[in-house]
Amino acid sequence: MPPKTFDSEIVDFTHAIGLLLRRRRAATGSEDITMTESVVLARLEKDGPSTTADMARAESMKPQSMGATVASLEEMGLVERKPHPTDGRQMNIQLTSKGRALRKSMGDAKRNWLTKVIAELDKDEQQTLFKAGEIIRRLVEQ
Amino acid sequence: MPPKTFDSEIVDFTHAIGLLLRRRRAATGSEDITMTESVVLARLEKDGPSTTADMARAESMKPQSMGATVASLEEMGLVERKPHPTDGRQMNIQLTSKGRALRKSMGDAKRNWLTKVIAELDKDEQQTLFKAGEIIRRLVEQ
DNA sequence: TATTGTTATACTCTATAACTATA
DNA sequence: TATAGTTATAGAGTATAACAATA
Repeated sequence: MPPKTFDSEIVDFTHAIGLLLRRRRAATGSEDITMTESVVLARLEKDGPSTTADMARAESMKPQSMGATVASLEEMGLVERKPHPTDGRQMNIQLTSKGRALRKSMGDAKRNWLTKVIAELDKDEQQTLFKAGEIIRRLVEQ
Repeated sequence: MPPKTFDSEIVDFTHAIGLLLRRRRAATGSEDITMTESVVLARLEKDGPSTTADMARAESMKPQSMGATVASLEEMGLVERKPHPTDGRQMNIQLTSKGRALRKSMGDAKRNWLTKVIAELDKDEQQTLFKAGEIIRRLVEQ
């Protein structure tokens, strides 16, 4: 096999991302939450209550898009909104007990295709994926 | 900093994928093509003419979805469809000269945000990303 | 004047379902 | 009966634009 060109490495990487998304979607049942929703839940658990504007900035999303994500989580009863005590414009978003319970159960690999398949990799490969995630997060800031 | 839990590594990885997609979209101008479209062009260049059904199987997409992608590429004049010589059901999709020219210019980092930022990484980090891509492609087959 | 949030609208990517034509 | 492809429709995940309330 001849060595891959840089260009074909990029194509293969792009290909992998596309496959991952479609595979993840196919594995997602109606009772599951989306990738963005799960990241938002994790953030709320880790950093405490926040506003849609703040979360939108953190995720590089438009506030309106984050608003839609939050509205969806609220509809599922996973988060609730409370008026900010002093700033009348803001609404604080926080986890409900149901949301906290879901976060706990998400570590359970059976619930989640991606968690499951990554858990089955050997440690080196897991580290490669996580390291790639770090690199990507840094890349995106440019 | 305490060591990350497996769960939070997964969240961070998921987060990175979401950021990558949004960043890529933001960097995409109206004259650019999508990730799926670029992968399809690369495949046609590498493996020669193919049908939508075959390409759909290769990309783990539904034939209808691939049909839409191909229709979009055809509208841009990058591919053309020719009836299969013996099987009247099939249409062979092949690159036009314009499509081949675009493929050539895609290696030009200035044209493409993702290519550009990856090109600027050091070799080790590039290898980590490409290795992660390989792992993902393998993961998806399960 | 800037910020938070909402509503309305639209686009991309992909899916499901129903169909026609051909094998 | 199975396969290739088309058309219609829908949903998720964004985006842009216009607006109201508050700071």
